[in-house]
Amino acid sequence: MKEDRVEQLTARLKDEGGRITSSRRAILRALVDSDGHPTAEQLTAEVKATHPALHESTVYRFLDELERLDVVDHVHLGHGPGVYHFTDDVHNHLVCDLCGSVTEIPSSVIEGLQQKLINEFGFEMEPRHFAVSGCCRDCAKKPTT
Amino acid sequence: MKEDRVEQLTARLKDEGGRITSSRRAILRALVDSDGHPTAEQLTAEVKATHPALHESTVYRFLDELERLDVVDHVHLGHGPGVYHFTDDVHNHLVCDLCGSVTEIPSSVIEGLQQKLINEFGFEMEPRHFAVSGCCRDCAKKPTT
DNA sequence: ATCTTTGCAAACTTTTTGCACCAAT
DNA sequence: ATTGGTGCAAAAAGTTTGCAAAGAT
Repeated sequence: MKEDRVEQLTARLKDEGGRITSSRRAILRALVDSDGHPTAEQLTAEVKATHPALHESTVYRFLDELERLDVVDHVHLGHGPGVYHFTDDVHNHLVCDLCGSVTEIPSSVIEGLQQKLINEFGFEMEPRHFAVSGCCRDCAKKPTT
Repeated sequence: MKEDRVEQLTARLKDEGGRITSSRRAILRALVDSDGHPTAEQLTAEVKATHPALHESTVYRFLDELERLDVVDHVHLGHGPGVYHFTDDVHNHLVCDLCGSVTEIPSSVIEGLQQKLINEFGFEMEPRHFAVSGCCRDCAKKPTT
C-alpha cells in the first residue's frame, strides 16, 4: 500500500531524528505516487497543488536528506535535470539520445559487466547511478532526420 | 605528430565550409595537446594564455561544431562540467563517486553488455557517451570516512 | 562583398546557500 | 524552549543566445 509506504518512511525519518512536517509528508506522497522518475521540479509542482507555499529549495533539501538516509537516489538520465527514485527500486536505464525515451532494464542485464569490472579493475560499479545512453529501437529504425 | 593532427583537422573544417581562425586553431591545439579529458573551461584557460581575448562561448560554439562533425564528443563523468575528447579515442570511463578519479577502460570490456542490449532491447548503446560510476579500488579499501 | 565567427553581456537551467522566521518535538 | 525545517531571495555553476563588430574567404 502506498499509504503504508509513506508512514513507514516518516517513521524512519523520525527515528533518525528528523521532524515530520506537512511539506515532507506531501513530498513523500508525491514521490510514492509518481511511478516514474520525477525531477525535483515535477515533485514541487505536484505538491504545490495542495501546498502552494512549497519552495523548490525545500524539495531539494529534503531529497538530499533522503539520499543521505539511502532512501532515494538520483540519476542523471541525460542533459536535463536529475531524476529521483527509491533505492529499493533497483533497475537500470537505457536513455535514447535522440528521442529521450527511457527504458528500464533489470539489473541482471548488467551483472556480467559488474563482475568483470570488479575482477579486472577492482571497481565496484554503482548500478543505480548509471544510465546507458544510446539509440533506442524505434529511433534506430528511422532514417536520420 | 600533434602538428599534423591540427592541420588535418583544419583541413577537414575547411572542407565542410568552416573558416579557420586563430582562435579555432588554438582551441584545436589545446585539445590535441591535452592528453586527458579537458572541460570547456580548461580549454579556455589554456588558450587564453596565448590568446587572451578568447571567450568561453567561443569554445563552446566551436566544440559544438566539432561534435556536429563527429570529431569530438563530450561525456559527463559526474556532477561537474562535461569533458571533451576526440571520437577516435574510443574508450570508456569508470568514475569514482567518492574520490572522483577517472579510470579509462578499453571498450572491449563493455562489448558483452553492448551485444546483450542489442539482442534483448534493440538498444544501440553509445559507448562514448557513457560513464560508469561507482567506487574505485582505492576508495573501496578505505573505511567510510 | 559576403557570410562566418567572435567577443561581449545577458539569459538560462539546475541546484545550492544564507538568513530570518516558523513549527515540531 | 530548543533545534531543525521552511520560505524567500540571491548566488552558484555550466551552458546558451542575441547582437553588433571583426575577420576569413
